[in-house]
Parts: sequence; C-alpha cells; structure tokens
Amino acid sequence: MFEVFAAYLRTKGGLTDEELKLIKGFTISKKVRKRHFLLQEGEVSHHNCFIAKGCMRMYRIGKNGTEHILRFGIEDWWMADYESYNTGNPSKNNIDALEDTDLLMLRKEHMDVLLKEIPRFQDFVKKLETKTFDISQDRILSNISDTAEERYLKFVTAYPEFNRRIPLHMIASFLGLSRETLSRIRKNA
Amino acid sequence: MFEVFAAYLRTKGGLTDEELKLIKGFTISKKVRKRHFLLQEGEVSHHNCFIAKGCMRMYRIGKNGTEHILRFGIEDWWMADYESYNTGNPSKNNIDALEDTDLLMLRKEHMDVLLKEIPRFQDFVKKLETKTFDISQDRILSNISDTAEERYLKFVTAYPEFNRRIPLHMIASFLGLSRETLSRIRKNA
DNA sequence: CGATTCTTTGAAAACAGTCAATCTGTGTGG
DNA sequence: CCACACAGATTGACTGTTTTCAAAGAATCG
Repeated sequence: MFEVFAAYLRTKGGLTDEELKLIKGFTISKKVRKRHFLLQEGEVSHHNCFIAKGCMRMYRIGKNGTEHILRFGIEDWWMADYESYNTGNPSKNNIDALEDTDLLMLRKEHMDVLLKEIPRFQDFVKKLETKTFDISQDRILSNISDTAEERYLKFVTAYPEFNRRIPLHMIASFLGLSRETLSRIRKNA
Repeated sequence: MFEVFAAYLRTKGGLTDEELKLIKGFTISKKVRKRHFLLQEGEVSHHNCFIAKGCMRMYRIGKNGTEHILRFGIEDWWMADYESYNTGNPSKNNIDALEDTDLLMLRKEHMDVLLKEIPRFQDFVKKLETKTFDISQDRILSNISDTAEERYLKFVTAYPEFNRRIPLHMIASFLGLSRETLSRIRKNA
C-alpha cells in the first residue's frame, strides 16, 4: 500500500528514493471501513493521514445534534484535525469513512522529524498548507458573499468528484444548507 | 516605532535582544492614513505587516461592486494577503486603513531569512499561523451552522474591540449580512 | 455650518428552513 | 428469491428569516 503514497510523493513532491525510504520507516498503514471512525470527539489527532483510496469527512456535532461537515477528503488528500494535531488538544470533531478507505499515516512526532530531515518534503508540505489556507479563505468569502446556488455551483466546479461520490445531504451540510434546499437547487440547475 | 514591535516579540515570542537587533535590520516603518490603501487588487503582497497602532481591513470587491470583508486587524495583529504573499501571485484583495495606522513591515525574502536564522521566531510564527488557521476553521463552522444572531454574538464575544471601533456596516459585511439585518439584530440583543 | 458617512426604520418581496409525506434504490436476513 | 428495513432523495405547503428598496434620522469631520 505504501507504493501509492510513494508515487504521490515522487510525482507531486519530487522526492527521491532515499527520502522515500526514510519516510517509509515511519509510515503506518490503516484501513477504515465505511461508517467507521478514524477520530472521535475528545480524542487527540496524533496522525497526519494520507488517503490512498476511499473517502472521508470531518464534522462537528452541533448542540441540537446536527452534523456540520468541515471537510471532505478523497484519494491524494490528507486528513487530520489540524487544530488538535498542532496543539495536542482533544479534538472537537469526528472523522469517519464514507467509503472503505486505505490510509498511510505519520505520527506528528515522526512527521516533524521528517520535515526537518528532508527540506524537499518540508517545502512540499508548506505548499500544501498554504493552499489549504487559501481554500479556506475562498470558502469563507463564498459563504459571506455568494447565494446558495452560486455556492453549490462553485462546489461542483471545484470538486466534481465529491459531487459524484458524496450523498446530497452531506454536501448540503458542507455548504450550510438544508437537504431540501439543495435538492431544489439541483433540480433548477 | 520599532520599540512597540520589539516589546511584542519579547513578550509574546520570548525573543532575545540579539534576535531583535537582527530583525530590526530588516524592518520597515510605515504609516497609512485613514482611508488610504496598503495594498490594492492586482498588486503583490510583498510584506508581512505588524500593526503597532490603528485598524485595517482586507476585502474583496464582488461582481456587483459590493465589498466583502475577509479580515480586520488592530494592534498586535499581522496583516497581509497571505495568498499573494506566499505564492507571489497578484492579490485579488484590497487592504486599507480604517484609522490612521502605524506598521512595521518585513519583506517576504527577509522574513524567510529571519525565520531560518532565529528558531524561536520560527516557532512563534508557526504558532500564529496555526492559530490563524484554527480561527478560519471556526469561522467556516459558524458560517455554515449558526444563525445570523449567533454569529454576531460570537463576533462580539471574540472581538469586543472590533465591535467598538469598526462601523456596523463593515461588521455586517464581515459576517455576511446586510447592514439593515445587523442593525435589527443589535436592537433585539 | 454643510457634506459625508453611518445607522435606523418600515413595508414588500425573495429566500431558505421546517414539517410531513412519499418515492427510490440498496442491501440483508429469512 | 422475496420481504423488509434503511439510507437517501424529492415534493408540497407553510413558516420564519433575510434582503431589498426607499426614506429619514444621527453622528462626525473639515
């Protein structure tokens, strides 16, 4: 299973075989079956998880019990609760699998070592972080400035794969809409 | 003016006098008067700017000409368009001063040198970045899960100073509401 | 003081949420 | 293989919230 991760790091990050060998030494493989949890509220998010195959979501439970989805992840995406991961605080979120999922995980302590040892890896991760931040800024802008329909259309354009694989009611939750509203938007679009 | 910046870095970042001397060598002072721009759409955000005194906002112009405010900054906050700053792409946003503002700025190239040379500074900045990211995650969650009134109340609780110093119609823009709606929310709260 | 910016108010229209019922497809166990 | 349960999607009627438009009232600044 490591080979999927290696291919990704080679192609997207330009890492060498020596560097990959070093990373491999710390990498943990894990399978999470559909509807099973990778992380539950109250636990600490110790690992940064690369998704080799499958689909996950991170969500928070509101006071009336509603699920609010903060992010999705599919192949080639990373998944963790970065707030908990970086601070060591217990997570307020849950992460579970929407499909049977294969992960390659690195403990934060090991990740930190690798980042220090492999400048190329550090640069690559830094770029990912920057991009993740930009995306969240765009999402905020969309939330405060776009109509529900515009928000949905941007979502479909940016993430056609999510739209295909993820149930409507979860996309609605991600966009901050009721499923009924999203269902009607889809009909008129 | 550097002394305000130095005090901040000493207190919040634990930097030593030698380290401060190094930073001082790269620091540029700048004053931006009320209603004047620090950055305009199309320019590259080359500097990371520490606000020693005053108040600024970053906003984007929508297609119908509406201003959508992405962030505010006051004393002890940093201001830049980090998308442009990190990538070198022209900014899609504007930054202007809501009050006469004193800044201490570091060019990205110099900032990168300082981060490499001063591990304590790097750790400190890393923590700030983590926190900034967490805050934007919270804002997204609030946008997709809270009512307009809850969003406003969280804003007031988290940033009482903003609420005091910033005009209502700009807070409305930040929250994604019309000024009329926010005015009515304030009356009933 | 006059001009500009900011805030409030009312009324109508647009929008999204809720509730309840129904429909669809999928998969499981008898 | 069928019956049934279950997760997901849709629809209609109704309610509530937010926007829009228009006007006017404060506050601030030169």
